Amino acid sequence: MLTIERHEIILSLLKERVTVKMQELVDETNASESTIRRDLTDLEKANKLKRIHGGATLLQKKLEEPTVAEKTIKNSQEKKKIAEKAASLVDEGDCIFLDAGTSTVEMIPFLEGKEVVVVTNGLSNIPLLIDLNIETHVVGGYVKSGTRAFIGRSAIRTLESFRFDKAFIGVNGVAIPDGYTTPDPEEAFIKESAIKRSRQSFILADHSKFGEISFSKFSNVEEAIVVTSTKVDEEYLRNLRKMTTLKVVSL
Amino acid sequence: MLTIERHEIILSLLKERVTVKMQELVDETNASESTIRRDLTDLEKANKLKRIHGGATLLQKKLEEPTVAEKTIKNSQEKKKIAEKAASLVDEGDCIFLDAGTSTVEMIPFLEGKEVVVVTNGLSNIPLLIDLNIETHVVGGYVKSGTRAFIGRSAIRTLESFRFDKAFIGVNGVAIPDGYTTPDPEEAFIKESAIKRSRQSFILADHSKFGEISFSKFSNVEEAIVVTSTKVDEEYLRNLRKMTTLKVVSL
DNA sequence: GTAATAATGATCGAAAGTGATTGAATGTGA
DNA sequence: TCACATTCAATCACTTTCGATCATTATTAC
Repeated sequence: MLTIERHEIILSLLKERVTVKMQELVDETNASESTIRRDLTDLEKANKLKRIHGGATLLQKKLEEPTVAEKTIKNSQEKKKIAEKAASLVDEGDCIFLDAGTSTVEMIPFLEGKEVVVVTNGLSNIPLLIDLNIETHVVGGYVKSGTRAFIGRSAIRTLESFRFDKAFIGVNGVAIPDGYTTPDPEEAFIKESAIKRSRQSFILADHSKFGEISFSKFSNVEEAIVVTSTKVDEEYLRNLRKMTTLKVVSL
Repeated sequence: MLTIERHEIILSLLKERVTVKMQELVDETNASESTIRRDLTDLEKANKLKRIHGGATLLQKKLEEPTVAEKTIKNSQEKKKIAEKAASLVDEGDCIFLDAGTSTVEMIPFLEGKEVVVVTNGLSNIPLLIDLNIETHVVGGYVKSGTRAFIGRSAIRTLESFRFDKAFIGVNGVAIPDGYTTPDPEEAFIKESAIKRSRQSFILADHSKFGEISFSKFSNVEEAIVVTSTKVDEEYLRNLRKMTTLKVVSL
């Protein structure tokens, strides 16, 4: 394969997903890690992307938190474990809602081979789901450029025509008594709607989210089951347990 | 074989594929590697192409902004020209529908900088549009894995809430009197719906589509304007012109 | 036909690209 | 903090591609 061809593949994958991991690039190009590394070095020199530990990311025009991209790519073991646990809660034949976001996207690899139907509002989720041959439905709407989530009236409206067995939702803050919160009211609205339409709802939250309160509340604590890890303060977990069910993975 | 003939072959291959490998050129021309090497050196001196390790590439700025389209689609020059013409029909402030498919995706680079709102049912269109900072709305629905198009009831339903200034639609067959046709009935339904909701509709069709009849009809010939090229049989164009407006680009 | 000229194909050392390895650097979990 | 795992950059051996050269073949002029 020509060097330029690899470069194009790398850049187009980046445009699709915002961040790519080294291994994904190796798989996609059938080149060795060394070669991809050299490619990334070249492309960074040419100002086409930014290297980060474990892969690469688009150079953000706007000042998004630079750490966000890094957080995505470095799946802390914790996030991945939580995602795996969440995915294990999915049964054959389930129809599930998969929220946009970095926590939920990690669940997708663990859904491989399961006979499920997925509804999502996350643009980045879609290619991954299709690749696994999972039946995927998408909530339409306006595409928010930052998080690449579908939001807005028509997203809500589409959502209203679904009923889910389970909903898996990302979150920015989990607090008592403030409930589950996230920065963008539009996204909060989607989350709220998904939870309402689901028999069971699961909030994926790593330890950094506990005690945090973000701008938009989308649900009370007791309305969803929290999937998290033993890294969370034990007392916080005890208090939460009085109000709702927890699924806690040990690391 | 004449030197000039080889040069033509090389250049036309390049136009089709953007990059060519040395071995491909050797196979295609039945000349030795040495000869091809000399050809490439000459053509580079004449500023007709750029040599790269392992082959050659077009000498265009396009390489700086490699789009998914350029990689995944074997862009015929014709398709690109048609797309450019179609994009030129978009006015500032328009709200347009952009069909899923390889013809319409080519339009996107030409929309850069235009103040438009785009509604699309093509997954592959979305990252490209966002990248150009174009306000993008997505018809939800089931994701068809082959064409990566959104289809189904909720796609239709979302579509119903929009009204477009212009709709740009891909097609598989353009025939008289059979109208515009495409293989998948679901996709045909989307196209039909988009056309109904648009003040003006444009069908993007290269020469290979004329006289073809596919499975699902989605519109009569007279209900949309055809954007195509001079590569189409002149008589066919004359007949079509009796029924609808044509925009014909010369190659 | 023959000589002069141009184009071609083969060869080979040099240059560039690739993949594996390894110790260093960085990130993770306890 | 330390121990452990992952990722990185540097390096080496190997492969592919490149450019230069030269003998051979085709073309042209006389």
